[in-house]
Amino acid sequence: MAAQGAAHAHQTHNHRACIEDALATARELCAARGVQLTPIREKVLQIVWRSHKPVGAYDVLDELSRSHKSARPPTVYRALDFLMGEGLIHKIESLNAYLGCVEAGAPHSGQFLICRHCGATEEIVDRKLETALEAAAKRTQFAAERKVVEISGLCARCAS
Amino acid sequence: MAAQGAAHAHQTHNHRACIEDALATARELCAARGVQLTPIREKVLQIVWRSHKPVGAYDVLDELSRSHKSARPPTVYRALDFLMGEGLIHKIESLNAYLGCVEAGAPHSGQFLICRHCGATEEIVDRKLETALEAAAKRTQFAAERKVVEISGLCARCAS
DNA sequence: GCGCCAATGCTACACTATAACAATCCGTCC
DNA sequence: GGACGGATTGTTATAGTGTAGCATTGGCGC
Repeated sequence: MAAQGAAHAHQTHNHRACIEDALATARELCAARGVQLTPIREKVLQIVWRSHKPVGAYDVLDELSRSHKSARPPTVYRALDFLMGEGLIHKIESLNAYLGCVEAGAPHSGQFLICRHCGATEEIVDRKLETALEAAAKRTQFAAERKVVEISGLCARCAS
Repeated sequence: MAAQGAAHAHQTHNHRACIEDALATARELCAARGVQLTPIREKVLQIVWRSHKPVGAYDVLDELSRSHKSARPPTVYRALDFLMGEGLIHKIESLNAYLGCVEAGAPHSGQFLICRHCGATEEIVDRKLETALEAAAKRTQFAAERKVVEISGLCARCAS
């Protein structure tokens, strides 16, 4: 796995298994929902999962082109849109890039810690933060639908 | 003010005065800091403040072109970069658009409530939310630098 | 076979942002 | 006054991100 990219913060892991877990979960979810995880969609999901760094749509396209010569921008964006719709990936707005979702299945807006040095991005699920977001919106009678939380900085590894 | 755009959530206000306040504050801040709020920069700031909706860089360019025929994309992006650097405007990442900062002077990452219906975007300053963000980052020894919080949904006015 | 629908192919284009270098302006120092 | 230097703006070109719109394919039910 030469192109593996950064591991979860603070630990290395078997990234091949990590990808396989994500793909297996995706297959199950799509089957259960009666939606099609087509070869293109699965390949795109796999590419996004190649690392724990957000990956740009055109990087996905470059990689996808190797196996699907006819791939074009719409090919990729359709697949990304599908995967986002199914909650299998997230878009990192501040980077215009995409990241595999670690909580696939439970629709949610992610919260992310983005290291500006190594690029590794960790999705966190922080209940208190979620509560604070809801409370902040409620304070002005705002009906929250999507919550973008992206914290940039230095991960523990890169800070040292 | 035909092009005023949405007011602060839940209330109308004298938007002309609103703009003037922002410009006056900007002039004071820049003078105090010894940086130049040039005519172009001031005009761009004024354009961003024309409404309480985030405005795209090319919309700024269209408007700026009326008074500065030589304006080009770099003209606008330089001004926007300057204004962001001085904490006078924010970029709304999920919209690729820019919004006047209501807390100019105190450098901070903003927190925003973005109405998907009317576009009005309110900057909120929620201490508890700020605390929750810090705590979430700290939990994984992440050194937070920039925090993007953008909540999309329906404002109170549009929900009814 | 035929109609239908989802997915993909394909061309073109719109929108967002930056690189790179030239020209200008203004203040300072000699 | 003139040379230098830094900040700002002018200018052209291009990189990067995302979508519109319509054609084609392939499976499935009838």
